[in-house]
Amino acid sequence: MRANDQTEIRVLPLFRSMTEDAFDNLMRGAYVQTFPPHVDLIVEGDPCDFFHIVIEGSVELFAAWNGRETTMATVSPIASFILAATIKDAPYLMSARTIEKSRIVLIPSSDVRATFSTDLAFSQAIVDELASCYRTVVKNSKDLKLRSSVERLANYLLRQQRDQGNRFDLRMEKRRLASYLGMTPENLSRSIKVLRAYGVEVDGMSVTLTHIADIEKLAKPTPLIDDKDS
Amino acid sequence: MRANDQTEIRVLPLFRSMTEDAFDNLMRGAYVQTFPPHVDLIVEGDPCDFFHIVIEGSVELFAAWNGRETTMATVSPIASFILAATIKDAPYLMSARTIEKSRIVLIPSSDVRATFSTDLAFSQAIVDELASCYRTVVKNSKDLKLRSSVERLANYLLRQQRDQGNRFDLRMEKRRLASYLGMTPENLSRSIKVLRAYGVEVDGMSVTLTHIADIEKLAKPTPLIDDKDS
DNA sequence: GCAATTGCTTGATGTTAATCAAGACAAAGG
DNA sequence: CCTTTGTCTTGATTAACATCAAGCAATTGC
Repeated sequence: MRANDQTEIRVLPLFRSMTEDAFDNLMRGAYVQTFPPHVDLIVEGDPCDFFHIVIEGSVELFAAWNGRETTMATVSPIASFILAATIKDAPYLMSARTIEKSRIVLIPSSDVRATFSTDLAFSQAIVDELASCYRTVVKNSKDLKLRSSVERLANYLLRQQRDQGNRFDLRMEKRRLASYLGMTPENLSRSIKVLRAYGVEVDGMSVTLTHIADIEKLAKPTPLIDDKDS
Repeated sequence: MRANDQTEIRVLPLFRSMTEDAFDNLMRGAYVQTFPPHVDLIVEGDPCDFFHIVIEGSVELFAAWNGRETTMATVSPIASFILAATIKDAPYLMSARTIEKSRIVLIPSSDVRATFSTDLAFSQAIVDELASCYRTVVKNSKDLKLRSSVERLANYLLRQQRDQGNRFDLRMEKRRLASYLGMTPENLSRSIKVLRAYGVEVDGMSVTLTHIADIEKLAKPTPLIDDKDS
């Protein structure tokens, strides 16, 4: 693992408050690997051997059952995934695959657990991270259960607009977005068409929102579902 | 707060590994209250003032948006709720109301945060609890996104069967169960009727599963969605 | 005892979303 | 270059689910 990679992930809230010693020690067993696009990193049900951090590229978390598959989240640099499985030493609940060429840090799960059982600062950082993850998934559930597919799309676009401005790129393929939003690709296409009347212009991956007020009237965004933290 | 109540909640994994001193200290600011049925305990969006523990009765966690409402979970003794909001000092994401007459322990959130910032054992217990909560919600999302409403009901019944035996009581009203499972009461009625062909007999709140193998063939339960821990 | 209420069920109907099928388009590879 | 492949879109159809309306116990309150 290059020193460069270490300084990159050092800034993560998870690691920021650790002592230099504890961090170095944790990094001793870690290594970095670059994966091509569309490579399976982990499979749901497998025992959790490594804690993962994406430092380049992007990773899709997905789940499957009975021949069906759904996208649960996409992870972009710099962020970690499957912390909960690592902590509990439990099987992965989700599978992960690279979307594009990705650089991933792998830390043996047992090292993470060992560190967290002695280091108060690290343990507190983990609490904070897990609490955030939990709240994100709860918001996601509310989105799914309380909103129609067009409403979910409208709110998704508004969230992107808030983070990236009135003109932005969908950061994933439409089929993946559809799955993430809990609908079929065909339905996403039609939902986009519905939103044209609300000033949504989509050209390939590029989206422009021309009448924010209109789409907000439809989407009715709320911090309790759509804000990152709160 | 009665000494009796303290010994009751002391057995919670959250508190079990704390020192006597730390626990007593945390309990100093806590108090117990008994609420009648159908009383609102917390409202989503409100600042998180208290960490809650149910020691008698039961509590419904629900969320609302745009005039719609959905049941997110029910909490039965002895268990806590809204730990994540407490830790993050963030607004509640869910509302809570008593289902029946309930005895609830209220611990000031600031006390919980103060304790967790100095006590390694407590902080680790919180990590474990949050990781479990997170995995529960992820399983819930998978259930919602990957299964039809009949499949969700079938798996719900199998989970109850696993915990309570072949003959068991629905522990909540059907309207609440319907909402929890992400469907309307009418649809739950019809789903139950569909499952009659698979050996599901429902009489009021009492359920009997006469052909487990049949319903399992339909429900296809998996530990990665349906097990409590794993 | 008898309204009045509440929760559940059923049927009819409407809406939403999934599926099936086909074609347009673009990127990738020989 | 042309085929191949995959994605996206569109239309037609079907399936799943929600809504509306009515009726039926069972309970509650007077």
